[in-house]
Amino acid sequence: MKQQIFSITDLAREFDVTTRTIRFYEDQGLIEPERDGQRRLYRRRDRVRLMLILRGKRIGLSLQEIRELFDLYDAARDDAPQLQEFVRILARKEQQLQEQMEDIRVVLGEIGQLRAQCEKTLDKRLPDA
Amino acid sequence: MKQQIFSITDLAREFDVTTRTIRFYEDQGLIEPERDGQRRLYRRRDRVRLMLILRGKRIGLSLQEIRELFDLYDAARDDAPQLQEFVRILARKEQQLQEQMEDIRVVLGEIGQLRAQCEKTLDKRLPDA
DNA sequence: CCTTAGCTTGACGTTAACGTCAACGTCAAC
DNA sequence: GTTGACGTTGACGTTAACGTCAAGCTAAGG
Repeated sequence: MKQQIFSITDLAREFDVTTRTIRFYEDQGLIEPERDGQRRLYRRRDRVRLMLILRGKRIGLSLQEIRELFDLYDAARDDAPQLQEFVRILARKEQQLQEQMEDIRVVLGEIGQLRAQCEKTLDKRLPDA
Repeated sequence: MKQQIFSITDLAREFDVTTRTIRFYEDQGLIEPERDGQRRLYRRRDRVRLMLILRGKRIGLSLQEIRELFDLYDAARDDAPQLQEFVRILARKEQQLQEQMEDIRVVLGEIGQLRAQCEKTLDKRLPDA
């Protein structure tokens, strides 16, 4: 078994965020670590949550959107209407992400062209290379 | 030939942003429309710029990053060192975008799984559907 | 002439996502 | 006992990207 309990600085170091950030996520209701007195204790579940938060941010979700997804995912376990709502939200987000990927694909294409152009220009100017 | 000149509200409507937003981009040095007296006149070139800005935003660039790219692209025309810097920046951005696409791919996979799971649950509960 | 539509500048407000700082608790080591 | 590492809670500051007035210009229509 891997390590089960982490301190706040453990997680901060591992994911390269500040402790302030992690506490802020807690204020926003995104993580709820246990306590030993005052001190926060993070388990694997909390660590996974943090990973999900950070990945969510990387794909352009706001903290509020991330929390809504967490909430829905929790609530959806035993409530059919909630489940259907969840599915709808997922479909919408999937659509957005597809569009986002298309944008990225386009930009990558342009970057490729620009690079080729740049390198051609550089070759002309430095024919000795 | 298509229309050559646009008012600020033309562009605002077409791209679904406010005029305030467009003026803000001008303050930030991202667009420089001509003037007829006070009034701003936008040409096709400005329209393209606005498109690029909005697409940049969609892939997660800040306005500052977008301006840097514009500036570099302009400056790179006749300065070899600038060109090389430009190529480096493009390479870095390309790397980031690849990672971002990978994140999105992962999330899309998870969304698919969640949906399947949700629908399975719904089927069990509503076997008449 | 007056109004209305559309545009202008400027100033201040707002939200998200933290950073920064102060003041304090706590536990092991010296 | 005090020092230092680590942690805590507030409270206030900051940046980006606009929103929201306020106050005024200007050309066209009635």
